[in-house]
Amino acid sequence: MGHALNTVLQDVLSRWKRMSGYSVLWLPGTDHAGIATQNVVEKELALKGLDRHKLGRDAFIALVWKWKAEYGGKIIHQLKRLGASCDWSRERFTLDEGLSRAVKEVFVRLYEEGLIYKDNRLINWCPRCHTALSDLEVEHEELEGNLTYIRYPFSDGSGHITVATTRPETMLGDTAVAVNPHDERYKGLAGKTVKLPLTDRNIPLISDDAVDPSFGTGAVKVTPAHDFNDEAIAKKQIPPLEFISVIGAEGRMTADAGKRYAGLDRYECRRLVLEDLTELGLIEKEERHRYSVGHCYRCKTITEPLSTPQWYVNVKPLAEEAIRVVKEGKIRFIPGTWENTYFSWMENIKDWCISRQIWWGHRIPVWYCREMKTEQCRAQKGVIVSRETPRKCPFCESLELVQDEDVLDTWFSSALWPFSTLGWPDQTDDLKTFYPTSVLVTAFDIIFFWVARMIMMGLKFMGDVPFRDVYIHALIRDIRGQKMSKSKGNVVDPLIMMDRYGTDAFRFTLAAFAAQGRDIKFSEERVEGYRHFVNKIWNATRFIMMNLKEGEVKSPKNELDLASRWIMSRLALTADDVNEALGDYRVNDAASSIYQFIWHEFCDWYIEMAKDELENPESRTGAIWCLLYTLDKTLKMLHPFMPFITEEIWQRIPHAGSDIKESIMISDFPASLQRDYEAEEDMSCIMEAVTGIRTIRGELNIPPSLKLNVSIKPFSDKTEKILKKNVHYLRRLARVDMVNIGMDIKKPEGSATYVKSSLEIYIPIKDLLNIEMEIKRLEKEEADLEESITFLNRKLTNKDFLDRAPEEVIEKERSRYEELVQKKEKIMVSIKRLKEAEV
RNA sequence: GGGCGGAUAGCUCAGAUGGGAGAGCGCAGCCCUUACAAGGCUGAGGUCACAGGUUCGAUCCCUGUUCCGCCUACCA
Repeated sequence: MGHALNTVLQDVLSRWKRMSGYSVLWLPGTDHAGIATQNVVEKELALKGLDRHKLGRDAFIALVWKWKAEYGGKIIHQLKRLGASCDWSRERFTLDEGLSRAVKEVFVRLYEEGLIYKDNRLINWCPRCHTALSDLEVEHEELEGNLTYIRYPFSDGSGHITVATTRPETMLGDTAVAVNPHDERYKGLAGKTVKLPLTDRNIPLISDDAVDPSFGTGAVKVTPAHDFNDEAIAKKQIPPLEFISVIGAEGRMTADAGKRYAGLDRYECRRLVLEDLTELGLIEKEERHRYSVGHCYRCKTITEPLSTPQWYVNVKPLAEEAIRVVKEGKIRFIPGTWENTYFSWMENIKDWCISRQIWWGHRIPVWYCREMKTEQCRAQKGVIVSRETPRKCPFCESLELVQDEDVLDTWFSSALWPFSTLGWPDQTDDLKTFYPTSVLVTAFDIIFFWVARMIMMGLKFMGDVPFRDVYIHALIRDIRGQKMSKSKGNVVDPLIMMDRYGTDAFRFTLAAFAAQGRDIKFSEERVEGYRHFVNKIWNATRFIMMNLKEGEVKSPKNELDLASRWIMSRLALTADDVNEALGDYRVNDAASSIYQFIWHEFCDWYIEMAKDELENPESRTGAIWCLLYTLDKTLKMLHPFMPFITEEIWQRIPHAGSDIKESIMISDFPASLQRDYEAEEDMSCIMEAVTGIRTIRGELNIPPSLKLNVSIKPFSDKTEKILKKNVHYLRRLARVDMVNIGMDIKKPEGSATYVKSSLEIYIPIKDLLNIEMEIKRLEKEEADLEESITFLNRKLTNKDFLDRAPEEVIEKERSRYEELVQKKEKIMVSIKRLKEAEV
């Protein structure tokens, strides 16, 4: 669903810009999703009782490629099914030859500049995926656990010190106990040693400022090989503390954990350690404790800090530039609040661990010389970093070279996407034409993974930003607001939605839901609603086509009537709204403008009004032309949202003049059409009259089949003229028979009244036996008016308001007040008359 | 621990720069009016989470509170 929303938003923007005359490149492609993909294939292997090690590296990778060919096209298929107007001839994959070349180039250059280096330190390790993860790839989640207080006896037999821990099993790797140097309780104890229970080791008691005296006992066990804090403490000590790894790559205890524990799973070991300590009477107490634990973002396994050699990028210098361009407005986040998120991460950025101990990905372009025959080679530690596979060691000519086993983080190649896909490192025409790109559309959950890194790499290697706008859209959640995930089983399949409701309805739903910055709780009912909308359009077209006669298409025969002028003006307004909204990435506003126009103006009003003319062939002037014209423009406006039905219909309707193109998707998007304010104003009188009569009918339960005799008293000459000229609209839309219009009309005895701002309507109801209902209706309206009048009166007699509010606001409120008072008086008169008539 | 966002109709959500709140669905009433009953017309329904403050005036701005959600962090 996330991909679907993302695709629809990009497609709406692409189609809109393309129709607006721009040369639009939307380059499709996929990344190789290293860990995730490898996991899937490994699972399939496991079902056959195999694993990748039995298969061997080359065979395994061949298998993943096969899998990729078979299933990897699914995303592309979905894109196409959604109607994404990408340039399919340029489809890219991060493991393509070209992109791989870019990856190597970037790696080598960063290495040569000293920005890529190898180091042995603690990293987050996933024991299940069997690889290092970057900080970002670890998801922290709060868990309920125990805080265990354990007694460590002093080596000299003078009692004990108690430490508190959430991970008792790691005590097997403790190499110190630390206290805060200012903690009075432990004054003078630093330098003593304690005997580490369950082992035969004695470890020092040290002091360090990082220890918080208020937590636990104020004394902390130090396990440098399995805890980031402890690692920092250990490295500060002179000499540094020893690192003892008691947990291995599989999440099992190592031989260093001792015979009794070696080979156990880390959690089994925890149980056993606790048992053993209990037996020894060394557990002081246990407390319930909430603490956050890291999980692998791909398989949700609890990660383990392990000390391993990995490759890192020193991203600080890159991040500084990346912060600057956003601060200077060269890149704009939409909505802008995301800039804060971006800054806070960038400003505290840590080195990026880029090596992964998996096979599916870009193999690190580093070789090691086995022999290191010369001094120079040894000085380089036999490390060869090269764009091409080296035949022999450049330092000592040895032929004994082995390539680094690791692959790069998938995001490393994704970071290059804006330029690697355009042919970089070659200076291609595409690169010159399309870099920097206009906009990146994505969800906020990958701002750090992807957006930030593209900005850093783009600036570094292209010397310019990769895109000008970053449009961050909402994340789709299920109806309860939960993130959709396979494991929760709350995933909605876009393909099923499209099968069920049609792609256009589905697309329109996503577009209409896409309010900026918000999460979207997906509801299937909404899709169903928009399917109705699609039908509505189809039916409206059917109606127009039914009424089409030869030769009426080219141009209006005569001057357009009021309704036609009105709908064209409303069309112009809608086009302005849509263009403005899309320009601001308010895709949902654009969608609802079009929806409102088509359904409630074009269908509900204009088509109904046009029927009058269509049914009287001799008086046909321009309505059919106007229907077609408006339909044509409407389809174009709707096209970015609903490409399928708009194309289908557009191909079937006749087109006038030069506007004939082979596809709606390359026709001109409506813009800068002429408004007709006079028509809109005049039309509002007609609409007031129609809705007024309908309201009376509805509220007094007068059946539609009963044709009414209506009197209308306009408040001005102008209104009178308009009404008289367009009285045929009233007959049809309000289903009235006789209409009396005149400023001097007196209210007939016993009639229902409706007071509008430009006119007053009377409908005789004496014979309809519902005078009482009408009195009740009017009394309610009077009460409502009274309330508003009181409110406005209070406001308008408030001296402070009159003194300080802007003149235009006061004037507006004053005229509203006048209007309401007049309306109320008229209603009171009506009530009086009706009561008389009733008697 | 730090930060961000949300709380508006029964439900799902819109509400640019402060001037008595809107849509879709649902609900009620009336309609098979020859494009559409997957439709038309009409209507009911809201102390805009709570408490203060700024202002002539607050759903909107400020402060605090409560309840949700998210991001981020090395409290063992």
